[in-house]
Amino acid sequence: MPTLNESDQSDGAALVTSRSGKLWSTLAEVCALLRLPVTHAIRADDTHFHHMHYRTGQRIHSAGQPFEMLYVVHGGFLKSAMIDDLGNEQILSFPMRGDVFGVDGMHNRRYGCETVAMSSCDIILVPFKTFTELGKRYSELDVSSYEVLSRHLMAEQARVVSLGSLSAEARVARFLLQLSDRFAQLGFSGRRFNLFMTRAEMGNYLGLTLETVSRTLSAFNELGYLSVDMRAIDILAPEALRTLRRLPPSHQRTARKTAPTGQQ
Amino acid sequence: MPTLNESDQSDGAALVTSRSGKLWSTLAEVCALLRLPVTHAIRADDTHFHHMHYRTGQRIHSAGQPFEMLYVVHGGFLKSAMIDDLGNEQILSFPMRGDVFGVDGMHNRRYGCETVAMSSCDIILVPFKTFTELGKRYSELDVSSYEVLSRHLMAEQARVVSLGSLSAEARVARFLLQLSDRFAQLGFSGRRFNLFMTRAEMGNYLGLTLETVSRTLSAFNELGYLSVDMRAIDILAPEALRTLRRLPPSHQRTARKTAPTGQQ
DNA sequence: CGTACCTTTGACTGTCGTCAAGGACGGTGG
DNA sequence: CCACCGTCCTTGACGACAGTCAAAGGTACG
Repeated sequence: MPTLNESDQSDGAALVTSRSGKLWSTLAEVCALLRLPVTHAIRADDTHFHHMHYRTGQRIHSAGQPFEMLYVVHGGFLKSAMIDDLGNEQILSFPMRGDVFGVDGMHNRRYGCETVAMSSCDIILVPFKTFTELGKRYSELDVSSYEVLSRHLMAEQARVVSLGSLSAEARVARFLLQLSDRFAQLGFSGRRFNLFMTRAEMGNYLGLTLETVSRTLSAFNELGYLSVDMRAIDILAPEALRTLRRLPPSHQRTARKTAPTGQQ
Repeated sequence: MPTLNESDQSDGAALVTSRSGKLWSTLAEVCALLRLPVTHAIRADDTHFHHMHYRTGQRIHSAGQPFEMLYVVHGGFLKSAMIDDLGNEQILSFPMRGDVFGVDGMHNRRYGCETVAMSSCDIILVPFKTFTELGKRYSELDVSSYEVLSRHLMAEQARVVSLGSLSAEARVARFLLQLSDRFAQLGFSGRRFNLFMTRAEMGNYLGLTLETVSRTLSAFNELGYLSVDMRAIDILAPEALRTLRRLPPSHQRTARKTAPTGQQ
């Protein structure tokens, strides 16, 4: 598999979905991937987890389908989306290496959303049963697995804040910075990277239209905050992006007594 | 404590924070409150949980504070909010009877948001340590506690969908219906109830301004969908509210191949 | 080489935020 | 009891940000 499709990271994301592709991962490997502490006991554990390989466009699970697995991304890029009753898609997250997805199925034993591969993907399967059993066997793991869920929750909260109170420009800026951080964490360049989603998908994720996203990117380009050529992004002024003024500052008003606004 | 403040539910919410107020709850009681299955073993458990009483305006926990407890609402109404670096408040949820809050602290052992009582509140304290230990002792509980988290997650996802793709009118309508359902679940009237938050707080929660909320409510009143007099709501046409047209239908466009839109 | 999709850009429109004024309610103190 | 105040709610007029509609060029792929 010499070439990846367009969602290939220029730097070397290719190694993530390397040619041979592992078939099994140990518990310790999975923990490391999830940035969880790996104790001796865990390192000694002989549980193995199966890998699955998906290609662009393939669906890993759909909404409503019985919940049996958690999924850990070993490589590749995906999108999780809810499809409402009218068939409208709302993208919830773009899982990538080190992320877990399928979590929302725990509640009523059915997945609440669907997840689709946006590039070649290497996914580790974690049967929910195994997951809970391991939590019981290794107490340190138990707490950790709550953390994984909690992490998800924090991410959603951040989304809510973003959607609820930021201008279109600020949302796009933040999104790019998040991607940048994420890529940097994974060992890629946080400065230069390729978007693996379309403008429409970005807009959908951010609660904007594709036109607004496109215009905003053009504006950033114009201002010299970044350079953009189709999917290729080069972040030039991260600070400028980070400090982009928030929403036309209405929402401040609810915060009165509790938090004296230090700023103008 | 004969009278509750304005957030009192006309029907009889008073009993929720009854005069004496319990001091301790058993594990079985807490599980029941959380709508988790109660097994024999759990019923036999002798762990007891302490209650705390808060009055309007008191803060239960703040952001950044070390995480030690989970909180279960036994009675009363609260709000959880994130305060960003500029002192802007973003309301994340309005916890009420049967809800858990403080969950977002698991991740990095610090609460990510603050929670304030909006009425007299009766809160059950669940030390996180106890929580995880119980999960280990009763395997059925372990799964259940994941469910509690997962439930949270679903709620956040629904919020995201709402904020990302619904018009102001639809957001307000949905919000009212959610409240209605919630009250009905708790044994109050789902039709007639009192809002326990200001317009500003509603707006903040929904990503709108207080003026927009006010105007929207007036419009619904005008249309006969409901009657509103300050905090007092009477839902007259739930169906009309439920089927309010979604956002100026752009976002549909991302959904093409995957989900052929069956509607017009 | 043609088709399908993605992206950009422009012109226009509408929803919702902004600013402002006025009224209702509830608590407090004279 | 009434005046006074702060907070909350409503309504109007206005404007802007972002959505809508449309057209055209670019890129990928068969």
